[in-house]
Amino acid sequence: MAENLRKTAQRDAILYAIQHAEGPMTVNQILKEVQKKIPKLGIATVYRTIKHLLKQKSIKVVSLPNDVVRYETNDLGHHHHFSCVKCEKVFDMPGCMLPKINGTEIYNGYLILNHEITLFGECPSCRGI
Amino acid sequence: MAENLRKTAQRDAILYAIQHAEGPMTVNQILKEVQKKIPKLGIATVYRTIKHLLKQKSIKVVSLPNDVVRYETNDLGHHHHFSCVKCEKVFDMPGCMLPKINGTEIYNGYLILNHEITLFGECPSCRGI
DNA sequence: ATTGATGCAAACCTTTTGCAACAGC
DNA sequence: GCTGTTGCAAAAGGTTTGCATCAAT
Repeated sequence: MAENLRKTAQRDAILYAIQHAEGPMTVNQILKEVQKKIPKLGIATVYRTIKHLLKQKSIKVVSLPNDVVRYETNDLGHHHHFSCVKCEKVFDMPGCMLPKINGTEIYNGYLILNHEITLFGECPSCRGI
Repeated sequence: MAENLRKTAQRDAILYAIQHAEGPMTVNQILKEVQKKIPKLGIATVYRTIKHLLKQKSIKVVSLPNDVVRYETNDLGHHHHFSCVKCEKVFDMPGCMLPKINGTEIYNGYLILNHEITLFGECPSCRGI
């Protein structure tokens, strides 16, 4: 019994919110944002929709140190994140400072398949730029 | 009223467990390990002790993507972590692939103060080595 | 009409807190 | 003896689940 997913206003709005956000969003940010359009949206629907979107790989988990879990679209390509220690916002950082990983990298006996980098510091607006 | 911390068997055992672990430990791993010595140890004591150890900077948070929060001693120097996608263990990876950060790095307007790298892949024992 | 999706509330699980008993100093 | 600490249980937070109703197909 393969699941037969239906198109609903809630799912459309949730995915739209994630796609059009400045950076990775928390569950509560998603809830508040979508409730502007659909006030009766319940938190359970957000969680369930996130699960579906994750399963179909439309979005991915962004789990940064010392932060709640966030979600972003999966079409951004390889990039990393910057976490501002002042305003606590999270920004996407295009590009990568590490050499490309092709799935055969061995380091001290460890096979490296992937990596995540989180930068911490002060964002431009918190620096007054 | 500066807090006057006392030395107790529980705190000693909890710190000992973290210091002598293979890698960063979860709250439950700490609880189970210390309960071998102090069976009546409560989970609340583990959480409270972790808070104290964090405040006095004896330990630090290790919060990796797609994993529960872990803790490790704070005397390991700059290093990163390897998360095995097969056995799900976390290992310390000495050394760093990124240039040294001295607190004045500017990147696209962002002031970089610190960074964390998590590598994902297969550990030596899961690779059959 | 069928069956997946939603909203609500209850259930769950992890973390925190209140409190009386305990124990370091 | 004073006061910080512990274990227990209750509370608080965040996430999941059950279920009757709603709605996409």
